[in-house]
Amino acid sequence: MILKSQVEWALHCCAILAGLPEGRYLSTKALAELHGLPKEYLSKALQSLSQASLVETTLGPSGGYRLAKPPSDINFLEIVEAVEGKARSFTCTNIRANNPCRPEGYCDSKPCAVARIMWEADEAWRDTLRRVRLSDLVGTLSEEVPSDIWRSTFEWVLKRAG
Amino acid sequence: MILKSQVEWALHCCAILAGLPEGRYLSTKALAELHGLPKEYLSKALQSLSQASLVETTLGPSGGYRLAKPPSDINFLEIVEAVEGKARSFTCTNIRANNPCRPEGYCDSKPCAVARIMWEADEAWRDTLRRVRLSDLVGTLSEEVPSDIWRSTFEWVLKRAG
DNA sequence: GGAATTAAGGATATATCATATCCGAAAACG
DNA sequence: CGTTTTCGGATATGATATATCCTTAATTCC
Ligand code: FES
Ligand code: FES
Repeated sequence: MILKSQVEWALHCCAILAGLPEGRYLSTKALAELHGLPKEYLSKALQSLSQASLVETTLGPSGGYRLAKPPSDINFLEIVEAVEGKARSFTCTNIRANNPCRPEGYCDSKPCAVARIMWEADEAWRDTLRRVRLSDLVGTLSEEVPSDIWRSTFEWVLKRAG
Repeated sequence: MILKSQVEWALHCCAILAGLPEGRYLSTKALAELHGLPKEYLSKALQSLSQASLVETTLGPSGGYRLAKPPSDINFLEIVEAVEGKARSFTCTNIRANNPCRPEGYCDSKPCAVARIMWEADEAWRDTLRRVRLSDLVGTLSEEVPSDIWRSTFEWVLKRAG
């Protein structure tokens, strides 16, 4: 059970977009360069964010991406689910129904207890991600990343933002 | 990010083994029949449980599997990790190091804030699973599964247990 | 001792999904 | 109009999940 690397990419891209001044856009090309990622494939991750309405786009030169909402209105789960999908990590194939001791056509009233526990764990994972806002991440990063790197990164970004 | 179906199989098999009387073994063949699963492939899942020391085996006719510990000493996480592996679901490829604004050879003191949050969610998932014991599952199942099915299932099992 | 049964593990085949690239269409900008 | 950009579709490749087969060694029963 491994998350796609697109998740890491999307989260880092959102962190950068969160630092963009009002009304500016940043292109896939710039985001790919900044993170050392394959531009074409990163583009798919950004498209996922776009379809989830987390980012807005504009075409043409000086086009690109910007956040669709303030960073305090976006949580980790939204970003992760945008690229990873909303499906639960555990899928029950209802093997209990194959028990030869069951009466023909017997129908279960509840989902299997095994599945319920696995789904509960899944929900705990989602809850943790739901509680972290993009603005929290930006706050932590701005404290932890050395201020000269932090500053020069955003200069680099602004030079390329349309 | 999808768990293998082996996880469902392993959990259900453990629940059955937990109901086995002291000193008896149940074969792959019986477990596969009971759950309607491919015997050869289920065998791989059971081997994983064996390597994790969750079950013990014996060879020959009347051989098979039994739990290596009482059901109250086995939790969900152990079983899930046995077949799914212990690797974290999020892997950081350290893309922050590709930032062209970084000084040459700069070394980070901490893991990335993004990764720490993702790992925290992962830990919440594991914690939930760690808190549920196999004996809890058996308790729930014995309450929820209609008593005639429950009873006939274990009669079916005992007839095949060596 | 010999036949049957079983778990363990290696080899292999297939399907599904993640990763990655390429291209054409449509929109925006100068 | 030409360039730059997002977007979607098509396609290729690699890794992993799923599944089967076969050999070996241990155990039981006759
Ligand atoms: S039948 Fe699917 S988890 Fe129990
Ligand atoms: S560099 Fe990997 S999560 Fe930030």
